[in-house]
Amino acid sequence: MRFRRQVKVSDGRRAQSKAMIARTVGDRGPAPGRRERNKQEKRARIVAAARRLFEEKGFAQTTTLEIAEAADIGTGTLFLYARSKEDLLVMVFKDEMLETAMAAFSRLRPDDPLLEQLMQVFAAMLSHHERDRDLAKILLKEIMFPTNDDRLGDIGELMEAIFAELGRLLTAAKASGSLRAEFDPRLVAEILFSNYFMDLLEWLRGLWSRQQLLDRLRRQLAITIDGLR
Amino acid sequence: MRFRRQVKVSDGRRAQSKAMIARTVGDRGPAPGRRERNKQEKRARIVAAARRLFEEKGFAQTTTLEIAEAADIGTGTLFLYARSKEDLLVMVFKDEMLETAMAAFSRLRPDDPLLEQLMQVFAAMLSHHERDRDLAKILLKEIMFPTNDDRLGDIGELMEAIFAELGRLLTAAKASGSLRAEFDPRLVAEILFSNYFMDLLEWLRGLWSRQQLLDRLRRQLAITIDGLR
DNA sequence: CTTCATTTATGACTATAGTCAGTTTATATC
DNA sequence: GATATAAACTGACTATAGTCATAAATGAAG
Repeated sequence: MRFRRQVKVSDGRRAQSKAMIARTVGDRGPAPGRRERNKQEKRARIVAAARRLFEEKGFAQTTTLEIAEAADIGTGTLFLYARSKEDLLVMVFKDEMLETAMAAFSRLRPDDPLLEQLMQVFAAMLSHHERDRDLAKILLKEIMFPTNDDRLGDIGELMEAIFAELGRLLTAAKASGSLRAEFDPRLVAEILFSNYFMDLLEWLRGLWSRQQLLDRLRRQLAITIDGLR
Repeated sequence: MRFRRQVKVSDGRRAQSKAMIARTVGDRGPAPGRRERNKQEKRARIVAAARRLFEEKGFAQTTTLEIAEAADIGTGTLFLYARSKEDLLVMVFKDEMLETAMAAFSRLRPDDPLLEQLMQVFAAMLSHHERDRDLAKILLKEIMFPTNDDRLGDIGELMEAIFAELGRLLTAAKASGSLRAEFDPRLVAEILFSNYFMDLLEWLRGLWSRQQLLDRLRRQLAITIDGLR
């Protein structure tokens, strides 16, 4: 990965082309213009091709050339949409990750004890990563250490959504009287999540089995929760 | 980084050569053998060369060929000592990292409040990484996601040392009566450290200034500590 | 319909991390 | 000190991620 002087194709939501600006500002005209449509189609083809190949052959075994061919674009074009092979992985899986997390939150039964609710959310996230540990490893690596600063927005969005939901759980617990009233739910959400995340990384490093991880995590979360009573 | 079928040169402490085994088992003979001496010298040259170049030119700007030349070895030889360029970085800086941490612990004044002691330790670690954020980023990335499983031992050792020291602080606080007596210091150490670590990563991603990071961290640690009173 | 400017696409190319078959060097054994 | 075995070393080589000069496509303006 070498230095890149300039980004040429802007990434979907952050696009600043005249067309995009016009559209954003209010004219809800019929078609978003052929240019934008082509770009989105191409982007979709790239993501689909990359997802298929990464899942079928694994990350390391898939070359960027293969992806470009499968998406029917030139080799150089690929790097207008993703800055690195790893960045491509984030492009492919970030939405799914957010959806998994949100789905887990929406499945919760509000009357369960807080600790159970937290465990269910984190266990769901864990199961998601468990489907393909190798991909998960590279994906999380890239999320924590992005090669593409344009992706910081996506990452922030993901974290923000999780913290907000966790904060909601905490506020609910506070309201129901099971927790003290003076703490900042956002900060506690961050504490709980860091805990999950570090455990997750250790699990990825192969230090523990799923069950060991969950046991540890439960005990850690319990300490934090108990402290707030 | 491709698949490696076999490790040929074993890494220092984990070496299994006859010489090493003999030496380990008890015969404290005079010289460790020319072979072993050569290996250690070479290893030292590699580490020294890598450190100098990484610090002078930066990680990305330094090629493995340059390092090999500076260490006066063949290009292939380098990869008998480190499995990847990133792994080399860990080889170079892991001891220093451990020393920084231990030095920070030893500088503590036992009568300071627990929170102050924790902040001093974490602030010292932060200052260490602050000297070269780019190197720190790649170093921590490699520590959390090692490309060389032989390095898991080193990483475990580092974490273990930190957790042990943190545990000691907690036990002391418990003994002095400022904390409840029933919690497991090890688990709490892990909670506190995860917290520091996630904040550190966010700082590396450029989300906050040093001061903002420290403020956040202090408030988070305070929540955990307060819960243990 | 013709410019003209801008965005997007392309693939031949480059740089370099990491490999491996063959060689050298050290040690053990007689 | 000759021979055999194993460990360590080597550099020419390969694979591939990422670049960049050039070309094509699009849309705006007249």
